[in-house]
Amino acid sequence: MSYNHGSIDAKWQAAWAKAQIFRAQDDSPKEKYYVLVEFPYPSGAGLHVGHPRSYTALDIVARQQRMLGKNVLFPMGWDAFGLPAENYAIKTGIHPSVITKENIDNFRRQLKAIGFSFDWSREVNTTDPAYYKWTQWMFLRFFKAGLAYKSTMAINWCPKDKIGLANEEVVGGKCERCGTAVEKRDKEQWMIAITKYADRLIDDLDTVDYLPKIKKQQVDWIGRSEGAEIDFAVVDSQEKITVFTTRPDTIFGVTYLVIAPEHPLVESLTTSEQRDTVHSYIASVATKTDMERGDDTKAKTGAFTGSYVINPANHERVPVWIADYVLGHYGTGAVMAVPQHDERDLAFAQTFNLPIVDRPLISFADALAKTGGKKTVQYKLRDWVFSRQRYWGEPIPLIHCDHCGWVPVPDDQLPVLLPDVANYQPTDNGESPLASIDSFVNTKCPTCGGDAKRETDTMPNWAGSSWYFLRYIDPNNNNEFASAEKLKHWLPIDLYNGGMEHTTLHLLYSRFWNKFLFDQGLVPTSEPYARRHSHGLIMSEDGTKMSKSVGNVINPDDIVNEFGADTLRVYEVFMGPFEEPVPWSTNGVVGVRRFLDRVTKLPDFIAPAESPDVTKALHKTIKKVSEDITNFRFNTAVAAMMTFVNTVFEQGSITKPSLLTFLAILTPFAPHVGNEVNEALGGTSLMEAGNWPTFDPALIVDSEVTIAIQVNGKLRSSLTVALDLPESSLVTQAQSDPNVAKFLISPIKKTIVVPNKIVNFVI
RNA sequence: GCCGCGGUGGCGGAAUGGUAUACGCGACGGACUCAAAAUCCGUUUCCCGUAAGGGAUUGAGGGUUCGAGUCCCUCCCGCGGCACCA
Repeated sequence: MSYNHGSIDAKWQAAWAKAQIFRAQDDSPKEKYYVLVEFPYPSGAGLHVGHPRSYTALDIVARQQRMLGKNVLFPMGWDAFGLPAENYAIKTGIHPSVITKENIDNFRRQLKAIGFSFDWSREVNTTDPAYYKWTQWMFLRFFKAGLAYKSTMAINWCPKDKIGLANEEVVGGKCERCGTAVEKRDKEQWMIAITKYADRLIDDLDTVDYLPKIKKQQVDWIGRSEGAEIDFAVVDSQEKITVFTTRPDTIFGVTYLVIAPEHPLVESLTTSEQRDTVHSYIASVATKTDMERGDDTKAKTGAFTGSYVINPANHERVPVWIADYVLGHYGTGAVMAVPQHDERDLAFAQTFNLPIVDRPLISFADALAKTGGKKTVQYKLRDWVFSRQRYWGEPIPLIHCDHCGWVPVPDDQLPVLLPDVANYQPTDNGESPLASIDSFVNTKCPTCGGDAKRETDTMPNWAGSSWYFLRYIDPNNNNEFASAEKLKHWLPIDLYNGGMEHTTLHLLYSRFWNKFLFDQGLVPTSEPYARRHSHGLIMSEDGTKMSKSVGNVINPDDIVNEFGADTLRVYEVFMGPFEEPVPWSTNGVVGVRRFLDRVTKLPDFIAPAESPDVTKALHKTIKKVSEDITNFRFNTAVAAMMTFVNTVFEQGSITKPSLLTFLAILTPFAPHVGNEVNEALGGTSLMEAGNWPTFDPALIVDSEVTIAIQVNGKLRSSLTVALDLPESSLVTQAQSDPNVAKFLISPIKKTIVVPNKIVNFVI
């Protein structure tokens, strides 16, 4: 048979849709298996070849699990709020929902063309009011639990465009659109207290199966460190400065104190002589990012406040400086400097000629006792800034009343719909475009009925993606975000895959969100994901990042049209180790297509009997592919299948049952080809209805093994001998091998034998 | 800069501390063909050698071990993240 992908792809995709075989059953007696991929942001550029890497891998898992008899939930949806659609609207005036719908339709078409076994009946869309109603409802649970609060935070502000900018829109400290230097501007923002969950977010990692590097990165991001807060009294003042230190044992080596330029006491500590110096220093820091401030390769900067404090341990008088290497949002925004024990303090002391003293350490407890300090725990993790001054996001469902304060919109009035606006440009004063719609803003207080105003900030797109996996479980429920019974049936997610780049934000936010819902009694498990894997990025052929602006983006449509969906699928997982970034190679695609062409020729080799080598190879391949799928080593699984096909070509024959067995393990990778070859062999049912094959351990045992013979660890010869040959006869044979004997020039001190592997003579 | 991950043939990569370079690409040779493409068969880490064989080799340097791509230390380079891109 020949492989005409153009007709084959469409034919089997239609057959799957008709049979509805990928629908998850809520009431099946089969064991459940919930496999999840991160849902995409439907960008205008369409699907990128990076998307199908993860989708193919988990599609293989989902298809294998179905063949193993599981009731599989493998859903897909759209994380569709976000900046690009809004910026497009600002430019063109076209409503973001219009372009979003077009993009989603395009993404859906592209995904269907690759033959993924998603349950399309459960599609969710974060911008659908029936969906964001529940995002808003959940936000109100945070609010009512006291975890949502207002705080002043700095935003990026372009003074020319008069709008707030996302970090991504700030390039080298300048506004991406107009090039004007970006300023920091304080703004009242809604925050969510994720730090209250910091300990559990670390400790509960012990209960889940994540790749070790994912756990490590989350732990480091949360950055728990135990230390102490110690008060230093300010000389000639009622004020005191509280420092956080992980090294209270070094207290005798303190020669100065440093506070962050944002520290609330800066003004009161600055003496009149130092005022100009301090002010100009603070102005110079204002445009720097935390990254620039933390750069240890640059010279330290700072300014003396003119004030002194008393070291509570030895009552020495030490000066107070401000310096940007101390960050206002970490710890207490103040540190005690010990140049003797800290490299950054040392560098600062050397720069400003501050004393460096050599004093003995004392014990942690002893220090605390001497200073009246208290033990505390600090986290690098910061609370979640939940406000955006943007249009294309979920409205925050709160109302401000002068009498009652912030009042939640009653549940029965949700969702607070995004109103249409005439202009998507944020307002001059930094408010969201919603602030200019009087009919939206002006409302009545739900509590007292008086005049009140709606919150006009919207939520970050992390909101909708923090709980989408719950909605897939019961996507059309109008009364609850999902029924408790169904949640209990499907949770936790058995396997979740996404990009490494989502490890510290989305993955952490969604774990936190789920834990909160768990505490509220709304979901049955404290952790949403039982197992988490990550994939690496696909780079362009030259190893650089694919980007629309460079024009080196590969569109999966082109690969599907030219080589077929299965070629794309198999190449996506064959190209390299799943977790690592890999460059795209169109030559590599050709090789996969050749492999699939060879598969379609296998029926020509069908014979009543096959060589034992083919039988052995088949069982080894079943074992290898089964293990490799479990271990996310899809590249070597494909290599094993290639090796098997090569074996059949070499041996020239295969029985029909063996070929059908091979097709069963191939089908999750190449479902169109698997079904087509099966049909050519007279099969009348879908391959997806079959079972995952098992291997016979007796059939994969080799009767002979090749043993490496080494002298002093250097390979000198090799021997092919019977399996489990007794050590003594093996050593005798090895010693008499001429290529070995000539190197045994001095007496053998030691002989190391690794059974069925190696003999090493040490002389 | 800080945190995390990685570095193996001409290229993508494979390898429970035990024969480095599986599988694929490319290249070269052969078969088929009037010819080409496609396909099939073979060779292919590098150096010396007709061969047998020998030597070198997993970013650089050092260490542990009978034995190191794999473990440890120092350094170099690349990738991801750094909280308002998703």
